[in-house]
Amino acid sequence: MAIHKRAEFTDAEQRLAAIAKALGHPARVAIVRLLAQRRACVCGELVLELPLSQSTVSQHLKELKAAGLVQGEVDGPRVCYCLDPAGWAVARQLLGDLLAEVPPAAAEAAAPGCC
Amino acid sequence: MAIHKRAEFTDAEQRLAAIAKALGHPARVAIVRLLAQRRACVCGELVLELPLSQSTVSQHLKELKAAGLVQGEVDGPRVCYCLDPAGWAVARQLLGDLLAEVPPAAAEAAAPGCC
DNA sequence: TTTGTTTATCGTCGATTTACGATTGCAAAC
DNA sequence: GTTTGCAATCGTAAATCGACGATAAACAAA
Repeated sequence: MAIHKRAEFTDAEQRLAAIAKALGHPARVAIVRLLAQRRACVCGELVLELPLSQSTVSQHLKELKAAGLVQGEVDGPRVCYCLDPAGWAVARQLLGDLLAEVPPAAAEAAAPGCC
Repeated sequence: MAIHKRAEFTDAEQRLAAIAKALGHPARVAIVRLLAQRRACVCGELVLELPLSQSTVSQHLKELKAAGLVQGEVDGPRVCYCLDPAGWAVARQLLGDLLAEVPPAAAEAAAPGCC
């Protein structure tokens, strides 16, 4: 034995990891919430709501955009950011799949673990 | 204006970010799935299932443990890892809260975005 | 055209992450 | 008491992240 299975990682695992990574920073979670509540939309507004500089907020937006969770439309001199429904549909799906695989606490109590 | 709102970040935002960060790597997603399916449990088994070295797997387990998603029981010379039901309950809750805040695609189509 | 406003990008810095081999630590078995 | 086997830790190197100020780019208005 000893040699690896070289299983690499599933496509779903990689995508889920990318989404999770995008949400893996409090500022980005906060941005998502602000956009979800429509309390802010334009980059400048987000900067006012967050304890971060403009360039830092812009970078976080870039990462959220790269993960497909956010999209930005140019609106004159400013940019309006919104959540990307398609990306969130994928996120919902993948997170749901994972949570479905993880046995809930009840099942865990019923069936004893392997140890 | 100009000065930040110093809103800092919610406790929930930080916890969610920590959980998301722990899931922000394909190997850790894979580990969680292996543990969930009970296809493996002991560290050595995980190493055989993953294209990573023993020390790397051990580090990933440490991070998952720090995030409260995994717990390890010493069982003689080996260690048996299981998902931590309490941690996953929190994860379920926080992820659910966030997804509840994000309007689903249908609502998005009905109510036009801010731009 | 020029000016002003808004956002993206560049360059930089320190901190963190990811990965590995090598070493150490521990518990059981001999 | 040794030896054996498994897991954690150490040390290290490369890469990435997170943050910022400064600068560039895009566009509207004057």
